[in-house]
Amino acid sequence: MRAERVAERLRARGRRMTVQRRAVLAALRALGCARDAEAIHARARRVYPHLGLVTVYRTLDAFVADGVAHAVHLGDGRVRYDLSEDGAHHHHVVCLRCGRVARVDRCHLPAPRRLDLPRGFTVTVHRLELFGYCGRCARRS
Amino acid sequence: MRAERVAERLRARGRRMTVQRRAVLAALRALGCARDAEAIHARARRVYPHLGLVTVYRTLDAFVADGVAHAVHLGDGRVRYDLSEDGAHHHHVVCLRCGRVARVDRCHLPAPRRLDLPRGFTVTVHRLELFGYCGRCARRS
DNA sequence: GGCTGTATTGAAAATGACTTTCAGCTTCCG
DNA sequence: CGGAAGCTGAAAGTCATTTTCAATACAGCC
Repeated sequence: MRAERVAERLRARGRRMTVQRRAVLAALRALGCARDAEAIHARARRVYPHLGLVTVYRTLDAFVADGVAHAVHLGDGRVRYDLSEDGAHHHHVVCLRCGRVARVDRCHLPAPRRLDLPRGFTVTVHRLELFGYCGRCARRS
Repeated sequence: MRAERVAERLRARGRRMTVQRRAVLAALRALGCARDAEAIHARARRVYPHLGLVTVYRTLDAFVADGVAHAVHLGDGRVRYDLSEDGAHHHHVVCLRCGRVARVDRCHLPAPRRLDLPRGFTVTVHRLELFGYCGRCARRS
C-alpha cells in the first residue's frame, strides 16, 4: 500500500498523515514479515531519528484500526505487525530454535461452516500460527 | 488426569507434588476451558486459601513443561491454561463481544506435509484460534 | 519413623511491553 | 492564512508475569 493510499485511509477516519507515520510505514514495508514495535522503531529511526517509541505504538494502533496493518500474536508476549496487502490473508511459521518467522501464503483452513463449532457460534476471523524448525536449524539439531 | 498420575509425571522430572499444586490441579479441572492465572488462583484458594499467585504461575509453568497442562494464547496479553487430556488436541472459539471461550474439538488442519511451507521448514505444532460471536451475542448485535 | 539435600513457597521488589498524561507542536478543513 | 482537533515525545503509570531471598516442606535414604 502506497503512502498516499494510506494517508487517504487515515483521513477517512479523521486521522492525519505525519512524517512519523510515513517513517513507520516505510519501516513496515522494509522489514516485511511480522516484526515487533521495537524493531519497527529502530528501522523507522533511520528515516526519522527523533521518532519516539510511544509514537510507534500509537501509529501501529492507528494502522491496525484502519486496516493498514494487522497484528500478529506469536504467544511470546509481544505483538508483531504486518503491512496489509490487498486481499492476501496469510499465516506464519516460527522456528522454535532461532525464532525466524516466515510467511505461509495459502490459508488451508476449511470454510467456517465446515468446522463443527459449539452450538450458536459464528466465526468471522481466525488466527493460525505454525511452529517447527527452519531448514538451517533442523540440520543442526 | 488424576492427581497421582500428575504427581508421577512431576517426580519423573525431579519435581515434587505439593498441597499447592494439588489445589491448582483441582482448579484447572473445575474451571475447564482456557482460564487465566488469576481465575485459577481465585478458584484454587477455595481449597487452599493461603495460596500465593506467584505459586500459581510457577505451578502452571511446571505443568506446561511436564505436559500436564498447556498454554492458550488468545492475544489479549494474558496466558490461559487448559488441562491436557490424553490425546485430545483441540482449539478455541472466542466471542468478540462477551469474551466467552468455547472448545472446538476436532482439529481441521490438513496434515503438515500438505501445507505449502516456505522451503526447508518443518512443522511440529500449530495453534489455531477462532473468533466470532456466540449465539447470545449474535442475536443482540 | 527421623535426616537431609533440594525443590518449593510467599512476600516484596523487579521486569518488560505497553499506555496514559500533559504541554507543546502540526495538520488540514474552511 | 487561522485555528480546532489530531499528534508528538518525555515521563510516569499499568499490568501480567518473573525474580530474589529467606523460610519451609517433600521425598529418597537410612
